[in-house]
Amino acid sequence: MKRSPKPVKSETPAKIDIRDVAARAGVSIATVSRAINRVPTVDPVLAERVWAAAAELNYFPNTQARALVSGKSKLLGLIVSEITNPFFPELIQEFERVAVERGYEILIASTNYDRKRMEQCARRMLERKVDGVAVMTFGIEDFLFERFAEDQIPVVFIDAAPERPMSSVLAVDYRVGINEGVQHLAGLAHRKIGFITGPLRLRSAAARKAAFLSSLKSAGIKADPTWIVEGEHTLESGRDAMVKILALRERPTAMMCSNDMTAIGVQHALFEAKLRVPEDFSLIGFDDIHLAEYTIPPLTTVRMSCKDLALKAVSALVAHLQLKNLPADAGEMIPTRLIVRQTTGAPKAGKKAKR
Amino acid sequence: MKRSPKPVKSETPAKIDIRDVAARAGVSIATVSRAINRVPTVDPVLAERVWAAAAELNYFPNTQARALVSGKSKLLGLIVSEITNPFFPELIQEFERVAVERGYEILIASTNYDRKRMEQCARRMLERKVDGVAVMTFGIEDFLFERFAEDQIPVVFIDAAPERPMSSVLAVDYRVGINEGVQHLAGLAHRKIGFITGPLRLRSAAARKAAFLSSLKSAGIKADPTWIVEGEHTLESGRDAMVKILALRERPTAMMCSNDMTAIGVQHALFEAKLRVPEDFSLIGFDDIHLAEYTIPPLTTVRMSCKDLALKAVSALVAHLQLKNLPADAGEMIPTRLIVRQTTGAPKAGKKAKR
DNA sequence: CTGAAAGCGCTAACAA
DNA sequence: TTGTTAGCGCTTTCAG
Repeated sequence: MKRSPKPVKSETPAKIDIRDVAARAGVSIATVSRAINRVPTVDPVLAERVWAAAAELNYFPNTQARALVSGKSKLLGLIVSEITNPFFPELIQEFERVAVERGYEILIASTNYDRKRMEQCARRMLERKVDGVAVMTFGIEDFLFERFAEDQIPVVFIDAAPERPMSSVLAVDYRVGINEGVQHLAGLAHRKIGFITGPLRLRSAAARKAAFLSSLKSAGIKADPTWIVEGEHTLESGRDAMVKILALRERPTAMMCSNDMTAIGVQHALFEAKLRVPEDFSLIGFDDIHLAEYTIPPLTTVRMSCKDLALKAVSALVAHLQLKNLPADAGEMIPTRLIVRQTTGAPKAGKKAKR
Repeated sequence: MKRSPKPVKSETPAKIDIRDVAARAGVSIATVSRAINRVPTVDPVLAERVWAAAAELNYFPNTQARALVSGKSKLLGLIVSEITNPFFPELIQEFERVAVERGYEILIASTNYDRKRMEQCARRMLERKVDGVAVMTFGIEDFLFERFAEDQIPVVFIDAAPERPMSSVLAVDYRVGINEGVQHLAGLAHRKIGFITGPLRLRSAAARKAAFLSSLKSAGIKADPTWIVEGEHTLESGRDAMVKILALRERPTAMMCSNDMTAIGVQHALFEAKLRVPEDFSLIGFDDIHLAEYTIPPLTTVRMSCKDLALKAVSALVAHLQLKNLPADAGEMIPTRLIVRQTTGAPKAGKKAKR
């Protein structure tokens, strides 16, 4: 039986490992491992000694080694579409909090709505052997995640997910909040309401648009297609879309937007066009990012709780990890609701007085 | 329906590993390893075979195993103070881009200005065995990073760093941009200029304040301490600070802020107080986040390039990693400069006409 | 230039 | 309960 040769003098900080702890505590490495991992069958006295030794040596386990043998990396992937959209940092913050709380580290990647990058993200997650992934891009390219299914890695999606084991969906109830928005506008006597969508290949963007259309219908307002324009969920696209709409012969009196960034872009366009909000024009966003309270004037918007989203995402993942088999989907829907602030008001009198 | 009755058989791709590739290519695992890692001494023919086999099997190396044996995790840590401050996502995005480009994955943690969390962050980084860390919190608690020095893990700080091997500093030249701001205001005939600082225990916040004070002096303007209030680099603190200032008997005619979020908070307070910008009040931010162009009115601010910051941070880290020893600090300073938009104008006439 | 073999630090059978 | 031992998948001497 061999012994590893005595390491060089005490010069080097000499990477403390499990053996050092074992030696100091006078037990075997197996016992150290068990004590560290809080296996209940360890003699409390020994456990105590191990803990003390570990503390004195300032020891902590090598994650890589642990991951290699156990097969669990204790890493959760989080894929977002665009980290510079403030909605996502809020989501990330919460996700991180919950994940760390449950003993996971998180690996973030952003796709920037780019197909190539999405592929790369999936790959990076696979390479790092994440234990689970939350795909918070609001829906694209599911097929990229086939490999995850093969590897039995749980994935949580938003809005809709491929039928596959180990994957679940967080369903957002866009209807309610968006309908409240339309009703609010209608109550203010708006009849000409436009909508700036997100990228329509994203399921969530399509869903928001659909919710808008159906709300309009149930309010008895007819949709004017020229007032519905596709944006990209960015400041720029919001501004550009609004500029286009302002150039129309007949303008709407109010707009709803697929997210808050778009709405802020719209506010900017309105500002440039010297139109006052809400006197000349009403505006409703979506997401209720923290900033929405601080725009000028403060933005009326539909709130979707990113805390909820983050919490449910992590929970779903961890659930899958623990009870290996099947919870199919993640319970009730994520609610949305209107938050009225100051970008909505009655439309300008300048026309036939509606009732 | 319970679990699928059919237990998967030979169908399963059964975790492809280096051995499978070796077998398929008809070489030893050592050769596979070398080929994959592009060791130049491999027979091109064999290398080709290995590559082909790897591709066919859709193989990629297990990062954990690789990390375990090689000692390099190919992970770079990134510690930021507050991910919900839009400055940081912009920084992160760039950091991620550059890091991935150079073959590193990134581990993000945010401290929320909290001492405890900072400690936890450092620990998480250590546990995950990052190859290097960028501490972009603009300066606190250096001592937490002693362990990194012991473990020979390079660390890059902003503004100032402890004298230690394997660590470097990214120095920001706050002076220039802030001075331009003060000059700009002075040129507009403002004499009563206030400043909302960041948390002063942060070096960068202190540095910005100092830069403001010295700029004021060189403009021949005397600083009024009641117009200088400490904030926390957040929307709320900006608003609150401004509310306090507006309650003063004698008000300033212009404010500079330690960051853009603060300035946006100030805009909000001004809006609530029915003061117009820039007619009644001038305002300058700091950072030039993307959003600054979209506030109403668009924010005049001092730009600090986060792309620069990110690029230099990664570069410094990678440099340390490659040439094991000592480049001490990271070259020239990060510049700052004034971006004039629409929140600055001449103060209300109610005064002696300057010049 | 290639292959056999020795671990990296840890967990998990299996013994004791 | 605790210790012994066999790997986890890979890189890296060290012979051939």
